[in-house]
Amino acid sequence: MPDEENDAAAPPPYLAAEAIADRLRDRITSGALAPGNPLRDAALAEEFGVSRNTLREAVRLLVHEGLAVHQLYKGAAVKGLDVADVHDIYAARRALELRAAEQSFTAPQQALDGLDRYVAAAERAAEAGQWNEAATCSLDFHRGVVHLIGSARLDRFFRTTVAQLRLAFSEVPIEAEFQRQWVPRDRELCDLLRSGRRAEAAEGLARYLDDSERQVVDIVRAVHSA
Amino acid sequence: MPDEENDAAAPPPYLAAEAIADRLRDRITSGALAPGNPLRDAALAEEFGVSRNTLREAVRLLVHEGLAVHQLYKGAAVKGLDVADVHDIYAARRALELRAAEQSFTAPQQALDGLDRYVAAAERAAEAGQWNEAATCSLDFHRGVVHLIGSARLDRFFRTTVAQLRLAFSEVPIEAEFQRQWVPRDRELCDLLRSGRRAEAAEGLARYLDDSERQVVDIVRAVHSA
DNA sequence: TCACTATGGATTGCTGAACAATCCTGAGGT
DNA sequence: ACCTCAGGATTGTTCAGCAATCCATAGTGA
Repeated sequence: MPDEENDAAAPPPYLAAEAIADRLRDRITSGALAPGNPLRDAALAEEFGVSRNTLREAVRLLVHEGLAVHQLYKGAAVKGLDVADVHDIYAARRALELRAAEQSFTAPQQALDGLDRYVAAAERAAEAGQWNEAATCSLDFHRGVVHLIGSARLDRFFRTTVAQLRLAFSEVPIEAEFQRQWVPRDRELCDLLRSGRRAEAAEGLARYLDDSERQVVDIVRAVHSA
Repeated sequence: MPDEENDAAAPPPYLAAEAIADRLRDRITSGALAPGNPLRDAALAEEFGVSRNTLREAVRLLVHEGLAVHQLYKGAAVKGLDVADVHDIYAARRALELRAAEQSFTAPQQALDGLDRYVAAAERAAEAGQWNEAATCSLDFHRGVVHLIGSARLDRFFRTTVAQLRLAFSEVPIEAEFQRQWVPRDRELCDLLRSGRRAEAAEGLARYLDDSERQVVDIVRAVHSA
């Protein structure tokens, strides 16, 4: 039984600050720490049972990932997206995902078929009514699309970027009808990519991103005016 | 005289760790700290006159930027590029720069004309024989191309990525003839973009990146076998 | 009542020393 | 030549503390 995985009390397979950052990231993406919520190091350090210094390093990691913002002498707080952020993120998504779709003919068929697994998982989660899980799988599918480009650096960038995008949803309850529409569109895009109709796939993806951006902008506006 | 700018002894306009990270980054990109060089915190902390803890935060920033690598209980060292890294970086460059060229028709003419300033600076530096400066201006031009996409997040990503690319050059002396060829090609690409011939620009850019990648791979192979 | 000040506490940024865990080197033994 | 195993060096982390800055609240003056 090599490489056990008791994530809780295991001695450090990696730095303590990264472990704390993981736990904080979970709290943020799950909505337990809402945008705007300050991250006070003394309190959090005691709560996690680490030194204030280690916790500060963890927070700095989250700032670097764009999940928190930092102000000198005012500390860090969970990042709240504004409309400009959403446009910025979708400009990046369009660049990467459309590029990936357009150059998808260079990817091996095996890689394209691998995308199906994410969409299938999203479909299963949607049928079971687990909308949060469905959203996760949907984003995994889009990560898979970007992965076709073949750059681990871009993969990491995209992962942190969509993590930021989820900040917009962490303050509003997930409405089933709000999420339901996306899974069949993912299915359609996936099938178009697998069958090599990349022009249609790119076009569908462009519409998908336009619609998605509109929805997120609406959410951010609603939160902002609340 | 508000807001004096004695960069040396000025009280922190921003975090001390970031200031130290800047100075370390300069040393790395200038080649004073060669790839593989370990970053021992005790020594560097004393040299920069900061505490070991602050220096560790600075090093962590560089690790996050990809300019250094970290191993548990073995500390950090300046990152050395291997061939896989170069392929990874150029996959990202192709995705972003080609995408930017293809969608350049959505950019205002003013933004396209702004690119000229970087190429002009590169030409001046090349004529003066300042090849390092010319390389910097050339990369500024390519950053400007990516900027057309309109995502600050992608801009930051691209900036750190090309900074990593410079690691490949920090171990070899810059040969004039090696660098001379790129400036006229930048000029050609810039003019194609400004005149709206984006298909030709994209094609030329693709060839440019292919040639550039080959050159960097050769350099990395030479360093690796040395 | 409405500004404006100031004062004390809370929080942050950073330091220096300490300690355990791990790595590395080299001497010694077989 | 190979193994072992001390000893030092380096790293990861903690703790206590201090200066700088923010924030809220109270007081002051008009």
